[in-house]
Amino acid sequence: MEGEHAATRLEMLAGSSLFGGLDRPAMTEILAAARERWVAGGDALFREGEPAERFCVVVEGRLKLTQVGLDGHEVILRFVGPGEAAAVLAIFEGTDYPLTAWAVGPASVLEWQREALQALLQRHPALAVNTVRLLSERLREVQERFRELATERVAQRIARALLRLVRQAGRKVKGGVLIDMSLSRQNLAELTGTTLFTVSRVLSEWESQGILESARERVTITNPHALVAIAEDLPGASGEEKGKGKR
Amino acid sequence: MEGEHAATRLEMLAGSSLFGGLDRPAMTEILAAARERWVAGGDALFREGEPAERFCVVVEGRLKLTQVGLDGHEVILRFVGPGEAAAVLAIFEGTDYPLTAWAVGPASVLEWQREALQALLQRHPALAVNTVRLLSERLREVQERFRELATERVAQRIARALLRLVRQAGRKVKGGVLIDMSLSRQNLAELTGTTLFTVSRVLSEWESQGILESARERVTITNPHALVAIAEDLPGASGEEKGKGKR
DNA sequence: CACCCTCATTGCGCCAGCGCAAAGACAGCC
DNA sequence: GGCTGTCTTTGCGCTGGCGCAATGAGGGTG
Repeated sequence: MEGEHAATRLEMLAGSSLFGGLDRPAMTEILAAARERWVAGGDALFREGEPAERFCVVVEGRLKLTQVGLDGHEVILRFVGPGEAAAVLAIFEGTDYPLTAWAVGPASVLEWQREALQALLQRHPALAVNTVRLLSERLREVQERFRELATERVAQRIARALLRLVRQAGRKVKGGVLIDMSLSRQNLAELTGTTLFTVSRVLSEWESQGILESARERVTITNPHALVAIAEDLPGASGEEKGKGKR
Repeated sequence: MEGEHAATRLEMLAGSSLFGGLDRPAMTEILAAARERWVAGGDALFREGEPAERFCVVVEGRLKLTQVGLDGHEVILRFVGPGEAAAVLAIFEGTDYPLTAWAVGPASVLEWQREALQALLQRHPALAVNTVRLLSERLREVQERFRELATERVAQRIARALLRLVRQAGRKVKGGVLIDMSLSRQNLAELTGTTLFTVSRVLSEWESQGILESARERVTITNPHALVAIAEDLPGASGEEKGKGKR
């Protein structure tokens, strides 16, 4: 990792919220402690239950963070894109990864060993503060999703999930916004705590209402406004919900 | 806040995971920046949506952290007891509290203003690292509960909630472990994403099986082992579940 | 081009758990 | 002690969405 590559990596890190506000020398030092690693699509970077030894930041590609219950049912906690971090808790000794990180496609990540990261955190308070910020945001998001799962009905949750994905991986195309990643019905189900059947039914319905277009592992939102209306439970949606609140 | 009181507070803070590993002078400095505040039971320390300006640690009593959906349905994210922190994200400017903190009974908390806390974090890297640890643990727990909510059925979730509460507020009494706090069916429902009716039915069932004893806002576990069996979906539970997995 | 494999759709039946209502049980208070 | 308000229990009916099975639709590969 040197020359142009290193420069590119620096750019990337500088842009990520985790390293924002750090000066050049600090960044160079931090970067020097990292190791770059490629993973093939479908491979796991690390698995739930393994001792957590490495912390990582995505350079290219996308990770899928999942947890699986004892009955084998999987849940997607989050997708992680370039510049974002995973496995922050690898900083601490004696912990296991609480989730599995899959490479969705071929992906490249920067990895830090626990000890190195601990040292960096002590030496660069700004890095520590950024880490706290990152975790706060993650926490906020999961709590939010927890509330949704507990209080909202399926369609609403799917709408929200789609809107989040648009924010994370939306790409303007003619006729709407494409969620630019491989996204199966099963994935959406695991994100929203439902089944692929239900997701399929809901998407079909929305497609017939012109809210989105879906193909194999691909979703394009053509009417984001309607989707927001569903997510927020406003009376705007065309396929009007009559039975209002749940519970 | 001085004299014996201050000494007591120091003890308390020293014991809390957030301030562990800090030396005496640092602790004194940190403590000096705090302000103690009493809240009456049922009052809110801060509310969801307000600008987050203060960070706090519970000294006495217990807080209930809740979120409410647009339809008014409340969810309990967590109970916070002595030595534990709430509203870590108050460290950052421009954020709002993502949840409301209610005092369950009369409670006393130490509060830090944002600026003071930021300065402390910069000056005491160990404090920053502790904060990261705290957040990591919280994140892990919420993610875990998210998975439960998405994949497990009600009885299982209630069992887990009770076991967690035992860990947080369990007190050995003759005949079992009492969850030493005011805990209504409604509370349990809001913790597990169900309704008070369903909770009531489940508890009644368990009571008839001798797994626990329940009174008004009070639960005593008499057979923790059976509860664990239910939580882990082992075949041990007396009131055997026949329809196994969900989904 | 034909085959295969994975993903998606749709109909149908069913049940866990919600929602409401009505009644009962405590605890606190005057 | 009687009253009131909150918390709890339980019956009953209903339905959202699960679960399965069968079929269809692409995309990739040799």
